[in-house]
Amino acid sequence: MRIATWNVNSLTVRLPHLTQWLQSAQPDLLGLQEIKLTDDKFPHEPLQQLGYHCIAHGQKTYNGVAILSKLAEAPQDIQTRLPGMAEDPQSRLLAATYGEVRLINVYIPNGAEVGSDKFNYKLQWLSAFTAYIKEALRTYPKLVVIGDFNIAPDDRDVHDPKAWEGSVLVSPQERVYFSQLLELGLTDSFRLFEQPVESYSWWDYRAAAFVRNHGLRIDHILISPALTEKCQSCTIDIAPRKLERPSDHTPVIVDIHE
DNA sequence: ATGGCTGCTTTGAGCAGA
Repeated sequence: MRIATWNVNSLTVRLPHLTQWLQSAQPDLLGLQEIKLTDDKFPHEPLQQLGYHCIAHGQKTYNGVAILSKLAEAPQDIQTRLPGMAEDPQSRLLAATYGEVRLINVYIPNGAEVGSDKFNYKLQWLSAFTAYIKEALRTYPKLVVIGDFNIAPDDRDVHDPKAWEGSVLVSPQERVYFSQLLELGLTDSFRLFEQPVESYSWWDYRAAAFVRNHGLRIDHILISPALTEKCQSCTIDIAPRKLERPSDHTPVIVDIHE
């Protein structure tokens, strides 16, 4: 089974890239973030034509998440609300069960700047999310947590750790939450395998960041113990970032032996 | 270097992203 995550930064703009990528990568499950459209505008038809059944939790202008599936099993126990953040108007979570696999797709807040209101919202969100994942690990042996975490877990995941030190996406306050997810039993599937140095999943649109490989690894696929032993590979596909008018993020993919 | 791009918005300057 192939599972992937991709922050598309507007599904409307990126639909041609998405359909092209689906045909080449052929994921069974794909979590999208920042679709930036409401559910009534979701492009079900072109994705259905490629064999994908989609569920979405959208929002106008900002945020929005979706899951695409070409598995036989219909999604069960669909969840869009993060317990503890029930009043949150921002669409950042979509979870569903496909057969034995529980998939949680997230767009974790950016945080703007350490110490800002948005940063505090991010920490509050991460706190509620950690409790939610703890419970999910108890409930679902085969758990996959994917998405744009907006956290670079380690200095290896940062092109210039000195320049980024202490700033949003790499601050200790944020990284401790990522560590907690690992302490709960999840594994960062990317680090199960030997990887090229300077592997990133996001590059700023500005200052030719991509061609200079000035990036961060902030998109992740975390898996529960029952899946760790079955995980065969985890890769970042930078090909879509090279296209005309790309998303600033690129897909991350895992292959899990059935 | 606090900009630098890009996407969105009752369309045009300002917000948000990371």
